[in-house]
Amino acid sequence: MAKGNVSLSVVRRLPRYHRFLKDLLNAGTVRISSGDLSAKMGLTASQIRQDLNCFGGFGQQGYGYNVKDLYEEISKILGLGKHRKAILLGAGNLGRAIVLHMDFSSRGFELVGIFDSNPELVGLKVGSLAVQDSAGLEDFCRQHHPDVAILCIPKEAAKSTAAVLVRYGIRGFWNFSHYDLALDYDGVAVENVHLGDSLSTLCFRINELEKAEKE
Amino acid sequence: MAKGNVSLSVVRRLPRYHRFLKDLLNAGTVRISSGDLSAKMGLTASQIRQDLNCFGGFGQQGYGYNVKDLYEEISKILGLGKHRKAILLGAGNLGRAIVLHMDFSSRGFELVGIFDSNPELVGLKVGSLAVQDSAGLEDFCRQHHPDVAILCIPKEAAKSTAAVLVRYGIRGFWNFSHYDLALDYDGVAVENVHLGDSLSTLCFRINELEKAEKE
DNA sequence: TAGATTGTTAATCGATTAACAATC
DNA sequence: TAGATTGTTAATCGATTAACAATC
Repeated sequence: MAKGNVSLSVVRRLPRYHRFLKDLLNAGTVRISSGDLSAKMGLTASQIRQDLNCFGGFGQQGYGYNVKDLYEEISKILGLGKHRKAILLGAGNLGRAIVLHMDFSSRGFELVGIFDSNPELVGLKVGSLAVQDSAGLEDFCRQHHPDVAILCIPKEAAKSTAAVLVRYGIRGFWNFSHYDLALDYDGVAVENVHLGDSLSTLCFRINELEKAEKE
Repeated sequence: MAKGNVSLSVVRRLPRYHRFLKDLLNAGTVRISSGDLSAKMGLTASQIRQDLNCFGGFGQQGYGYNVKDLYEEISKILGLGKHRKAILLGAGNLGRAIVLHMDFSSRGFELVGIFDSNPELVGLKVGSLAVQDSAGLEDFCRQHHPDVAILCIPKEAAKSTAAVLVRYGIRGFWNFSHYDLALDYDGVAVENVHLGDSLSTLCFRINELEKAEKE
């Protein structure tokens, strides 16, 4: 059913489809056509049909798509039902907020450990977990085999920490550090979230808009 | 010097160039060729030269680029020296972490106000600012004319809040809410940061890697 | 059946890469 | 000058859009 290699552009749209379908489902909508969905989402009907057909024919001619079925198909494609184990490294402001703010279980993960090397943070309760000393990281990984590490650590620590974690069997990184954790390892997935880059981009675009107005 | 409309793909790479150049600058590197930079960043030399030439000819044949000059040019292009006024809406875990974690001033902004409608949060000090009641938002905007609003509010509130803020003169949104704040307004820039989508994408990609290994 | 809408192929558009003459 | 490397044009690649036959 899952066809070969789907482009990253398509993959990045899947969670968005998922969100919109969830809303439709909550609103009690039973069926939707690619045309109606495209209007809601601000893209073309063609693109929606192309995207979905990377994974299978989920629609029905003359009818459209069943909202519930499509929602569940996309959940399955994304693998959100898996509850892989995740650990957080770095229990600073951002790290703690991510723990408290994110709904991991609906995104395919379960947070099983929080680590920090700062003795002042060790023992602190964040949500239902207490911060552990990073010294115990290796033992923890041997025992629990986490799949994913969330990096909320300083830039300087990111590269070496990631290397160590790969040796401990980590399969994916959700990287909030300012270090570009890319391509370095094979068979390991990386999502870099550069909040600073996003803010800089916003700055640029506001400047552009202002320039455009002055003309 | 700034040429017409630069594609969003190019714009999104600018902050990354900026980061790498800052590192080079800190390391004391004086000059760099597009070839060397491309190797460091994991892209092609062609792309770097194309990207930079959207804004001007910053290099010199036979020499390459002067790191300090290029760094400053990109700062200028992004407009990071402007210190536009930003306000935060929603002082929950994520909002507070963003205040404490982000270096606004090096990204072209200055945080001038924090608002929340929860009376329990009003008065709370977050960094150097105290959380204000959302009821005072309009007055505040009239007086201070903030340019940007950071939205860390629930999905349900996002749409209407954004509409109100546009009326108060907001020019850009840094949107962390689960609502897709797009295209609704003309002349307003929006950066949607969907952390949940990023996590879902990571989930998908780990599953893909695992499948690939089993073959 | 007639109307609607998909799945899919073909056409277009844009972004990336390659090539090379210009030039420091 | 000879070597290096840019700026820029042309070629390629991939992603998006359009079109339409298949079919519910």
